[in-house]
Amino acid sequence: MSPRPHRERQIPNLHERILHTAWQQIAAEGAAALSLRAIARQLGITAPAIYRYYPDRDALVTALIVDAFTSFAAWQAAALEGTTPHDHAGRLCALGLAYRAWAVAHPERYQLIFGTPIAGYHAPLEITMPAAQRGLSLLIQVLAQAHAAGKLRPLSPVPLPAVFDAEGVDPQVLFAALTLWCYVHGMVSNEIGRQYPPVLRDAEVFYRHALQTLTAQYLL
Amino acid sequence: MSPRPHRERQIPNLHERILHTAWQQIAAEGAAALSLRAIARQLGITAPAIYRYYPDRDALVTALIVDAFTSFAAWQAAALEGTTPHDHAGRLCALGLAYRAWAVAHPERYQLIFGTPIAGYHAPLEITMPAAQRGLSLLIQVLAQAHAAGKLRPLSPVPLPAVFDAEGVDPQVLFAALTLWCYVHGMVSNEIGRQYPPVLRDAEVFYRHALQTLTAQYLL
DNA sequence: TGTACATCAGTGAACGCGCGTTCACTGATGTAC
DNA sequence: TGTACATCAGTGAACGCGCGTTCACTGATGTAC
Repeated sequence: MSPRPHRERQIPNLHERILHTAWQQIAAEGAAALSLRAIARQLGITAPAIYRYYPDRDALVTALIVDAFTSFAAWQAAALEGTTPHDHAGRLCALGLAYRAWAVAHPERYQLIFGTPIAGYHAPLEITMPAAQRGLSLLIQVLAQAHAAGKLRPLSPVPLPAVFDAEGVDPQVLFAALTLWCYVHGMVSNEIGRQYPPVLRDAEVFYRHALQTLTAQYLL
Repeated sequence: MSPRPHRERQIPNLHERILHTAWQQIAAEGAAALSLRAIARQLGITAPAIYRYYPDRDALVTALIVDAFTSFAAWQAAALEGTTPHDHAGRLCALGLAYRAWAVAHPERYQLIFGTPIAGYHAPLEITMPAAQRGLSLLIQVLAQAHAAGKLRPLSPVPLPAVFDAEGVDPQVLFAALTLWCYVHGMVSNEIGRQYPPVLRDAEVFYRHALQTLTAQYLL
């Protein structure tokens, strides 16, 4: 008998290696093309082996989403570490730059959590929502501090309509946070998705300038 | 012999009905799930019949993209029709409102042309690019008119770096156009993709207020 | 130190499915005489 | 008006493929005596 390559004891770190390979595949082929068999193929194992670690495909996708949100929140938190509490403009800028830096470093992760949702997959909200909140909450926190210090510029000539279920947070702060987030999200998703027109030569320089302009508009 | 339902002469408007059904499917299942067989099933024909009209699946997707861009550009152009040439703020607002209105009316079209690209499909740029330019060019046009009339507010305290291959268009105008577009795109894609946090009660009112604020910031 | 045994991670075959695409065909329609 | 015929839109069977998932299995490892 020829020695059969019947590998039958634990492959080290397989749990993490499945996630890692999944990210590679999403980066290469897009989130919708994610396939257990393709992951197994690339790892040199058989597809059913994955079922030891994830009960089905959706569970893997959920794990990927949580993974991405965790990574994102960590970058956001790390961005504030080099700043001083009262440098509101510096903190806002740091969050904005970290947002883009994370997206550029992990475009596939960015697409998965902030892009068009995967067809046929519906994330369990009790897992997704808190993770998603964490990123936005840091932005709200920084703006709330600025507002408390009287440094948040009133943005609009017309009064803000009551669009928020604000619990303890000033509506002006929420409005500033949401608009900033939309703005930054728009720029980053255009860059990542290569939607910018060719007239724009340098997306990073453009982003930095826009962020600087915005910070000056929002903060005194 | 029982009368066989061998329908063998032209089904009226099949060309358009294929597109229409494709949009329905994309709306229901997402762009990545688009399938010729599913379209045929829904239309009550066989899958090979589609090949009379589109040489393959990619050709259908391309037709859908062109269809969406055409519809989008038409809405943008129509938005300017009710305005007067020198009401720059009104024209800017009209474009912004039309942008969202189109996206809300046709979220699947919006996702297809402005969202995450379909995995494995690469649009022929010579078809996609001009169509995409048309939407942005109206915005640039309106801002250029405002700039010529001296109504475009200088946006930033720091000078604008040279990030554009500007051919005849003022860089300040391009900067204003791109930032506005990113901002609007960020808000609309968050709304369409249901990414807004639950604290935001009314996305439309929020959008209108943000747009109004923005217009006041950009124009004198 | 040596042996019997339980564990359980990964295997390999199989399932049913829907997909894009091909091909020879059929028969209703329109035209030419 | 009637007949022969060419056209060609849509059919139905078939292809090969990759997918998620199931199942009984195997054999290296770790443990108990």
